[in-house]
Amino acid sequence: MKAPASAPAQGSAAEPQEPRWLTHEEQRVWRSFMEGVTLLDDHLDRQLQRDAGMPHVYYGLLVKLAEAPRRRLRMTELAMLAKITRSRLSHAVARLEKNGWVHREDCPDDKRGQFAVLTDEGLQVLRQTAPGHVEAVRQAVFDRLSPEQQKSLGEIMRIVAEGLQPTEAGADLPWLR
Amino acid sequence: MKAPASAPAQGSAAEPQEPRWLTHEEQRVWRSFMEGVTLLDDHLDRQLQRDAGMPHVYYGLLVKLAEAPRRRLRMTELAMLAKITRSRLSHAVARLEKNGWVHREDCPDDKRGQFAVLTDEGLQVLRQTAPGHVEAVRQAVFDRLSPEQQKSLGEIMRIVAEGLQPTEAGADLPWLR
DNA sequence: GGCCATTTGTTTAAAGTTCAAGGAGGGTCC
DNA sequence: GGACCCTCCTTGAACTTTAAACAAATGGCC
Repeated sequence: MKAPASAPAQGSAAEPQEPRWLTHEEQRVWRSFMEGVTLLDDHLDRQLQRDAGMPHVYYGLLVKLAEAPRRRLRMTELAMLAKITRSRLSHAVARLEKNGWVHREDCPDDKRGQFAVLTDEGLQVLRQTAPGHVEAVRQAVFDRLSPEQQKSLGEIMRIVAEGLQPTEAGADLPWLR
Repeated sequence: MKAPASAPAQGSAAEPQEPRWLTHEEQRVWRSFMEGVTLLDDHLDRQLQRDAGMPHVYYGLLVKLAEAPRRRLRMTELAMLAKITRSRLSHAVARLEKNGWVHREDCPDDKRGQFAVLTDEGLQVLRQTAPGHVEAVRQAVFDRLSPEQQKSLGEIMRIVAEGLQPTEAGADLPWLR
């Protein structure tokens, strides 16, 4: 049954529409996804915590820094690359700094700015732990998927990521906010 | 070039083998995956925190309970279903109990055991917030993927999840542990 | 029954994350 | 210059997660 004739142009107000529930099949997909992600995340977190003494996210930060021009990035840029908030990054860098793997440096151009710089020790930790990490990723993911599946996964997650990228000027619900 | 002839039967010791680095293409897949997951997780967490006053994981617990026979599950079973540790569950249930959405009940058969039971209030919160949540999931994922991609995603993540399931008697590294 | 390993669930503290607030510099407009 | 708003990054408190330790109960096993 449809909405009563008195319904407005539709799709404008809150969203009292009929919920678009997931079909049985969609549910199965969604649950597999969530389970896989949860298990994988925990697995990698534990692997890195054990072998590198830091969570996966922190490891990712070191990687980004290692790839950056002078092994340094502005805090905001690093936060964006890593898809985390600046606040979270501040805390994370503070911790990595204590470990001696990163240090902060003032930005000459902008006195508000800070660079996070990967130290030599940081780079070394990365070198030592990278093999173990790739291996874990391989065993958990790539070794189990066909080339087509790998390609597919890349495409799919690229789409999902794009849809959620900041500047969500997309088809979101900018109203009701 | 292969390993020197003096190499042992191979694949037995630690893993001083040559690291199996990711190819450029594999890296792209992996990064898209991690980005997508990070963004999606944050998005849903914020959505539920805002609309339901709890993180995504907690919401998932309520869902599992709602689907269980008498809206109740043993702690260990719930933990396994939700893929989280018992410790984490203990904390989570404590919090949900404070909200009045879950309450604990002793298990008659096993005096160590506890049931987590979804309360009427809990069920109601679920009913009220489920539409918003599905909508968020749809917009972020299903609306953007073709039916084939959805199917593919399900298969892929099912494989990944299976590989990491407890009872990792699989092709893991039971040695080196 | 008594012993012992295992299972169940909780607890504690430390670590990590989130949220809201805030200090400080930069940029613009008058 | 000064008012004003925005960006950059940090901070502290509240909350969540992790890791390790633990008490209680169970289930063999002798």
